[in-house]
Amino acid sequence: MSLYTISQASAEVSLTAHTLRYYEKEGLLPNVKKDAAGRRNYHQDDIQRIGFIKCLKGTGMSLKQIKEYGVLFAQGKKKSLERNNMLEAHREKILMEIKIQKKYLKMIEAKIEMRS
Amino acid sequence: MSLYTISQASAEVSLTAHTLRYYEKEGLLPNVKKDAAGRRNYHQDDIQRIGFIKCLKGTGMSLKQIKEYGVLFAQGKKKSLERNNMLEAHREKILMEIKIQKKYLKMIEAKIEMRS
DNA sequence: TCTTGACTTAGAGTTAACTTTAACTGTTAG
DNA sequence: CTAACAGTTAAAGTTAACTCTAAGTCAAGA
Repeated sequence: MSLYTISQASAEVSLTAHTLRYYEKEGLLPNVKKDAAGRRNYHQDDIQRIGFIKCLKGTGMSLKQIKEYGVLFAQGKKKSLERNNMLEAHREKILMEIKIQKKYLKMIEAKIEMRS
Repeated sequence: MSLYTISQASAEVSLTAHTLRYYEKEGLLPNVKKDAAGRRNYHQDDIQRIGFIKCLKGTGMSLKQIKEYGVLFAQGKKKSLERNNMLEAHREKILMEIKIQKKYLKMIEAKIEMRS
């Protein structure tokens, strides 16, 4: 049923095993299943969740906020509005940031053209 | 001749006076002129330089690298090639980053659409 | 004169997100 | 059996870029 050991998951998502345990400890990855010997078995949905965490993190969301999002997620349908609001606010932030990056890019390109 | 006190410069570039002194101490802003009483007088070109520092920093360049760029800048024409190479490498980095941000944006928009 | 704004050095504190270390123990594949 | 991989707690260390504190001095304007 497509299970990953911590090192397989680590390779899959490009995070160290250490960081995966750290995320779990910080509450970003609840419900990671363990086998009889206490070893983590990451499921497909854990991998996907980590992928989305990386997406949020990569767009500047703090682990703290990502965790809050996760809490809303765990509360299911009744919190779907809050969750969507959060994502939409974040979407605006990213759009703004891309705009700024493009402006900066132009400034840098202007400097390059100057050859001064 | 358009001079700024530290607090005027601070307001102009949206950095605290503290940070301006810190940048100077770290070698990012050499040659800031001082009056007879030892007070900083920021000139137009200082302001512009700070603007460019903010641009580089805002696009993820470390202060250390920004300082290196400044050193190349101070060495004038003979280092213009290195300087341009540095800016072009940085340009590539920004382009890549914008691409990634757009990809992440799509992932987030997909989640929003899901309303799950 | 007094307040405001500026200056100095030197070092301590902050924050986020790891990252490492210590000091172990337990399990599984070859 | 042993090497490789996994686990634990608890705490210390790292990095960047500030940010603040102490403990003063100095100068100009109302």
